[in-house]
Amino acid sequence: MAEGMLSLSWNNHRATFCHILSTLREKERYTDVTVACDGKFYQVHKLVLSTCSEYFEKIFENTPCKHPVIVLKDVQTDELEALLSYMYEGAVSVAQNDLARLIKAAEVLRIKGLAVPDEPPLSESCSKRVTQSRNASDDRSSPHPKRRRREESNTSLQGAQTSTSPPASPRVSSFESEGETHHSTSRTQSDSRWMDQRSSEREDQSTDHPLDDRLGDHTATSRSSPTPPQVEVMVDETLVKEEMVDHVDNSQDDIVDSGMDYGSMGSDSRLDGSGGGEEDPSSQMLPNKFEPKINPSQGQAQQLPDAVVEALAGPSGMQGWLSGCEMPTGFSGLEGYSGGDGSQDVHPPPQGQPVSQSQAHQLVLLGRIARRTGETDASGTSQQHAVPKILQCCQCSYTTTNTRHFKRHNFRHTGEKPFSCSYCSYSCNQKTNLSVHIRRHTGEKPYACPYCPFRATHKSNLKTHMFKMHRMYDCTK
DNA sequence: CAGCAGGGGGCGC
DNA sequence: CGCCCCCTGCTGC
Repeated sequence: MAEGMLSLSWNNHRATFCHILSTLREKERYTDVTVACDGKFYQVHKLVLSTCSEYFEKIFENTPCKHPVIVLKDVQTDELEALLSYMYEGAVSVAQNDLARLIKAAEVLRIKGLAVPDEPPLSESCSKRVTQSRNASDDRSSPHPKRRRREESNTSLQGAQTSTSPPASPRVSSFESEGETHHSTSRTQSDSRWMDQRSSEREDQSTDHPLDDRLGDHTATSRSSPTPPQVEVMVDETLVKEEMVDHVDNSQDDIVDSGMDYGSMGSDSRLDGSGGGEEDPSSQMLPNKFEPKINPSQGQAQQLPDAVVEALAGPSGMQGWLSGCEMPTGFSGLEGYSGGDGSQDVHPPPQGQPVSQSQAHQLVLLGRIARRTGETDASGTSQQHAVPKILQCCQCSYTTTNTRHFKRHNFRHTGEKPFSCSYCSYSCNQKTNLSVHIRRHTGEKPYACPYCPFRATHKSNLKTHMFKMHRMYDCTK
C-alpha cells in the first residue's frame, strides 16, 4: 500500500449489504429477472442469483437480455422462496419435514453452500474468477459437490455459510435483530434452527440416505452434475422461449431443434443491416414491464403480467401472446431488428411518449422490431414467395411493407430525431415535418384559402378552415 | 396553429 | 430495394 494510504473499513458492511439486498428484493427494486415457479413470480436480481448459483449464472450468460423470465418446473414455490431467502440473506428457516425437498431443490439449482460447495473469495481478478467458476461448472468431475458437502457436514454444521466469502454469523444475527417481517416464517428462531436441522439432516443423508440416490433422476445421468430443472427462459427482446430440458450449455441446440432462435443473440441475423444503429427500444421499457405490483397478501410472490401468463400457458398461449408479431413462418422468422447483437443499450425514452403498463408489456413481450413473411425457414427454403414482405413492429400494431416506412416508424420507438431545426431546438424524425416546422420561422404559409385571405402552413389546416368557414370539404375544389 | 406519423409515388442503384 | 419527397389525417394546445 502506498505511503499515506489509509485503509477504511466498514464494519457493518456485510450485514448492511445483505440487508439492503434483501430490502431491494422486498421492494422489487432494480430487479432484473423474474423467476416463475408454479404460478408465482418472483422479482429478483441476476447478481444475487448468479452469485449464489453457477446454474443461474450460466443461464444469464446465455440469455443476454435485460429481464429474462426463468420458469422453474421442478421446484415448488415454498422451496424457491426458501432458497431465495437463503441466497439473499444467507440463511432461511425451514420445517424439518421440508428439509429434504429444499436440499433437493438446491441441488437442482446448484445453490452454492447448499448443494454446491461455494468458493472462498479468491484474490484473483473477477474475470479470472468467472473463468474459474465456468471451468468448475464445466468440469464437475472434481471435486464432487455432494461429496464435498458431506465432508462439510461432517466438519461443520454451518458449512453453507462458513465457507462463503463473508463470515456468516454476524449476518444472521443482524437480520434477526432487525426483525424483518416480510417472510411468513419466523426468522428469529429460524436461522440457527435451520442450520442445525439442515446439518443434522445432512448427517443423516450422508450416512443413511446418500443424497445422490435421493435425487433420483436428477442425478441419474451425471452424478457430479445434478440435472438442472426444466427451465424456460423467456427472452424479453426476442420473445423466444427457450426450453432447457437438459443442460444449459445445450440450450441453443435445443432451440435450433425446436425451430426457435435467439433473435437478440445474433446467432442468425437474417435481417441484415436494417437499422443496425437502431437498438432495442424495448430495453428502456423493461422496467415498466415489471413495475412493482406489490400485493402484500402474496408476500414475495406476485402474479405475472397477463401477457406473461398467457405465454406460460404453453405454445398456444405463446402464440396468442405473440399474435401481434405472429407471421405464417412462425418462430423461425423471429429476428432481432437491430442486427441481433444482443446489445442492451438503452435509449433515452421517446420524448413525450409515456408508456402505459399494457403498452410496456407489449414493448417488452413482443420483442424487438421486425418479422417478415415470405422468409426463408430454417432449412433455407423460401416460403410464400407470392406474399409481399410484411414488416410488423413488435412494439405496436404497426404493419407495413415498406422498409423505409418501417425504419421511420421505428424512430418513434427509439426517439431518434435526426432532423434538427437550424432556428430552434426543434427536431423530428421526418424531414418533411422539419420543412413544415421551418415555416414557422420563415412565416411561409403556402396554403391560401380561395375564398378569404386566410393562409395556412398546413394543408390540413386549410382544409379545416375551408370546412369550418366555407363549408367546403375539399380545399382543392 | 403546430407537431406527429403513416401512406404513397418517383427515382436511382 | 431503398431512399427522397410529398401528401394526408389526427391530435394537443
